[in-house]
Amino acid sequence: MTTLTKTFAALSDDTRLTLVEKLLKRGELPAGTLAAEAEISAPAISRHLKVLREAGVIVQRVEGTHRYYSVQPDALRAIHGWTMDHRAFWSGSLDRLDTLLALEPDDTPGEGTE
Amino acid sequence: MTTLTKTFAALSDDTRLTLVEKLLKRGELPAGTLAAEAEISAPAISRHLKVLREAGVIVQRVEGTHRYYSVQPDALRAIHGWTMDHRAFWSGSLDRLDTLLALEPDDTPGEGTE
DNA sequence: TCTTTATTTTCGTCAAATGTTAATTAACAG
DNA sequence: CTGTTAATTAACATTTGACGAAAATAAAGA
Repeated sequence: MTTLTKTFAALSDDTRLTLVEKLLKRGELPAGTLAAEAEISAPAISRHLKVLREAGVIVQRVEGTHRYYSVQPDALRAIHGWTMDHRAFWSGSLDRLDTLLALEPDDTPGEGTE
Repeated sequence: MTTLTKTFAALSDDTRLTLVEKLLKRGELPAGTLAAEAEISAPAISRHLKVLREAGVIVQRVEGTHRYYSVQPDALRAIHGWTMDHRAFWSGSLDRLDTLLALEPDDTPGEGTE
């Protein structure tokens, strides 16, 4: 498995995507808070956090008995980067035929540079 | 499963990500070409294509006995959109702490960070 | 030390995913 | 209608992933 497929795999579960979005919106949170807000057991959440950690999507900070989790920005950058690598295929028009034309070595109209 | 987790699930396998990247780089291709270039059997590829199709990542065009596959741009747009929704978290600074501070202008409980 | 609190690991089970080979459907040529 | 090519589906074995319950680890405090 490549780094990217591991990242996608980590985010391919609703429970885990929800955990990540909580961390994205609210910042660093302890495992206990994440477990309390979830509908499944604390051990199950702990395992999901482990999957996310091993995929490099989140990082853990230990403080006493608490484990604080937060999102690793590089993981989102990697996904963003992958979509940008293939931007010519999906950006520009909403029409698929136009996307094919966008592959021509021609500059993309309408969109300002970012 | 949400649309997004289904998309991530479809791309969470190396074989499938490779198929998608071939289609992104070379445009529409028949199942036979994709199967011939893969290291696993044609039936296995056929099922991977089905997973991608059911997740909305690729579309199929039938012409005689041939099935031509191509990437559905909306799938990549959805992923790109998700990363952009949380852009504040990973863009700007390369430092993780900066991102946390940017989201919480006040309350910073920890003192001994890392 | 003994106990409480916070979190993770282990265990047993079950559903889903993956790969192979064989069989099947579909289009087309003779 | 029979044979050939393209692609999918069927059947089967194996692996992987997810869950709850219970046990284990680790830090704090009485």
